[in-house]
Amino acid sequence: MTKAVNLARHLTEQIESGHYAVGAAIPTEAELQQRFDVSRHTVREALRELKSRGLILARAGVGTVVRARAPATSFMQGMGTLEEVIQFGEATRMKLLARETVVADEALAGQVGARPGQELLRISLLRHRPREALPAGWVLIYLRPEHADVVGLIEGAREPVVRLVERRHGVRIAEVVQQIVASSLDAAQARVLRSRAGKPALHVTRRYFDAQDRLLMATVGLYPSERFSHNTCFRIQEHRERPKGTA
Amino acid sequence: MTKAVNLARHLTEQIESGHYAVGAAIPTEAELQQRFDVSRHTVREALRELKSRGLILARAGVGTVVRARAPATSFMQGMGTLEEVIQFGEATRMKLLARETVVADEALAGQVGARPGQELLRISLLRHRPREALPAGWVLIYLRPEHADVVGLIEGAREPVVRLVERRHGVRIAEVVQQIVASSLDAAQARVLRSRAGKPALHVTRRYFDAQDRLLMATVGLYPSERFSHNTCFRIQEHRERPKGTA
DNA sequence: AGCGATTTGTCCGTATGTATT
DNA sequence: TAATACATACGGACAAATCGC
Repeated sequence: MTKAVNLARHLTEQIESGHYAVGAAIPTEAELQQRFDVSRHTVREALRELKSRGLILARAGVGTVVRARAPATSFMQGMGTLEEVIQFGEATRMKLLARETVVADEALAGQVGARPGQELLRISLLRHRPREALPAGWVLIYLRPEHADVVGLIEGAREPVVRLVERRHGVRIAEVVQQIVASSLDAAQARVLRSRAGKPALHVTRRYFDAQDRLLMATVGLYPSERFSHNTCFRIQEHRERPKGTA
Repeated sequence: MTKAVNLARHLTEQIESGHYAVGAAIPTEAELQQRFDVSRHTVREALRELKSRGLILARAGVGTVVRARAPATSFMQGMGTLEEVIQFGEATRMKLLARETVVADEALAGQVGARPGQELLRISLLRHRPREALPAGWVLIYLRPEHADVVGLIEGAREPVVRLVERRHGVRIAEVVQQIVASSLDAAQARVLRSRAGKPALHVTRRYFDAQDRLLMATVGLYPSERFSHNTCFRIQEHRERPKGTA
């Protein structure tokens, strides 16, 4: 058992037992270093493990807080890759309608999880399925300005925009939060989608975060009812026993 | 862009492009260190990223070989237990409207995944949130006749119906397939839900299967738009190395 | 079997940058 | 501005695993 693994296990137990409550701060790196008599490198190695499991959230200048108690029982697992579950079929062509820089006001910030005043690049595009005349949906994508260069890749791409951002900028999505509500198309939306005002539609909002819980991207999609259904398959994960520890 | 991220991206591209073939070795840490003029720490940081994606496999004394060219099938993991993700909110009261035995015709069989001619028990109920007058949604539940005795437990229960079936009959759900479409309420539905015809609503169909892929239960829910939103949180699972095999 | 060379794994110390208060 | 705390990066040292002689 390495020191880092040992420390990670210890902290995990403390979090699971509630000794460090959700929302509370855990000791600073310097303090853990002293308390367990290890190097800072080892502390960070342990914390990295907890971050990757989503148990803690570290912020420079603030500290490290507990984000979730370890899920104890049964997990669900999406059955496929991120694409399969989240996208509707891979083969949809993208048609770029507009791109513009926007500054998030209160409403937008709340909707996509940004800070008010944050500058974002908004891309408006239509999704088309092969051999279908009408667009399957209309999507607004909000990107960070430093990721603006993926826009040129979108129309020819055969993969989701989020993958383009990941690959091109070396970031990695750790978490996706999704909200689906029913709405009906207003006149402007119906015109873009070549549908009729009042038609029911799925309103899908997704926010993509990295391991440090920073917002990397957000999408707002509008899908008229007859052209789209949102399918998910969950599979209960077998509870897997960890090998007995050598205390 | 950090040096480690940069190096990781470079190596990823080389692997994806086939410059380093699957099974072939990539340069040693010492060589990468020299070639990119970075510290070994940085090299290992980059390699760790590739390991966590399952792209490479490092072994002491041997070297590091490419394991997969593909973007490792990143799985998603629901963040909570089955209840937390699938249910909306915690405490919703159930109010039983009707129960009847139906024989699945073609349409129903297709919708809920049963065989045509199969006999099913249909329960109709309204979901109410505490301290709200209007029902949050209307749900039809299709049960196998041999599970009929859970009906009496529903109204007082503090857990989902699927859990009641599991506990009372010793079965276990292994898979849930869910479909969400947007629709608008017709007159009859609006009357039941005390809403107005034409209002948009989420139409949620779920089918529950056991490990042998047998249909255990199906639900069809109708949720008026302002009363319900469907929220999901996915977390990407890190690639985890299996312990050395017991060949 | 033994030994040394190679390569990754673990661990330590230190310095500097960046975000937040 | 100053202090705090995490992020990134550099360096060195030794251990453990593997391979070839």
